[in-house]
Amino acid sequence: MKIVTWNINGVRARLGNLLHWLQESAPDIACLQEIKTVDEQFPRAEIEALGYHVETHGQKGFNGVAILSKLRFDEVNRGLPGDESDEQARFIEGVFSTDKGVLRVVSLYLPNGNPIDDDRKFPYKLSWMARLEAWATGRLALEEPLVLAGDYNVIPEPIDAKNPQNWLGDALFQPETRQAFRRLVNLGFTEAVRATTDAPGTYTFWDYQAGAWQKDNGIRIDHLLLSPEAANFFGSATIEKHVRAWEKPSDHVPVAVNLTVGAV
DNA sequence: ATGGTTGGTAGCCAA
Repeated sequence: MKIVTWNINGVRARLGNLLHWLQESAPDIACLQEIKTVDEQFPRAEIEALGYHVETHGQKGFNGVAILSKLRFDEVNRGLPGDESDEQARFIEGVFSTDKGVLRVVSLYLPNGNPIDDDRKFPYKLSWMARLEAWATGRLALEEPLVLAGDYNVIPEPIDAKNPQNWLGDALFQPETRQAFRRLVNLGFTEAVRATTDAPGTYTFWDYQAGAWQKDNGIRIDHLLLSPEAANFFGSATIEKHVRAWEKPSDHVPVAVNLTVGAV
């Protein structure tokens, strides 16, 4: 089973790319972030025509996440628990049945947090990460295969940036950010890309600005975290870097993981 | 060091 995360940066602006990619990459489950649309305007019919079930948690203009799946959804949960006043659409969980039992997959879009001296943005990021850790702690107690896929807006280590010194003042690379990410992983998750390779130059995002793609000035911020039960089925992770060279690309590329579970 | 680009929206903001 191939599970992929991709920050698509506007699903309506990227529909041609998305449809082409779905046919080329053929994910069983695709977790999208930054769909930037309300549910009613999500291009559901075109995606369903390729054989996918579609569940969205959209928002006007910003954010928004979705899960596309060849498997039927047994259950869908929208929104990260822990703050009833949080109206930003950044989290959706799908529950599926496989030949090895239940499988839970989350598509998450962790807050960017910039600028760090803003009185709301960075604290919101850190509180969201604390809520995610609390939620994940509860899910891990179920001892089920769980994949936490998404745009974490976290550069975990210096090796995950071409020019780490350029990110020292950025919310994505603050010590508190990196520590919160390590705390989450250390609950017992396997970070699929890092478990596959330690090679420098392993990036998932290249800014549109200043020729970042042409200079390979990238960062690795899209991650797939596997619960112990999911890691038992873990094969390898792949970054579909070539998608960044397409016409009208997203600034992120798809990141895939293969699990040795099948449809029922 | 600065400025550079894109999407959604109609506020320039968020990234």
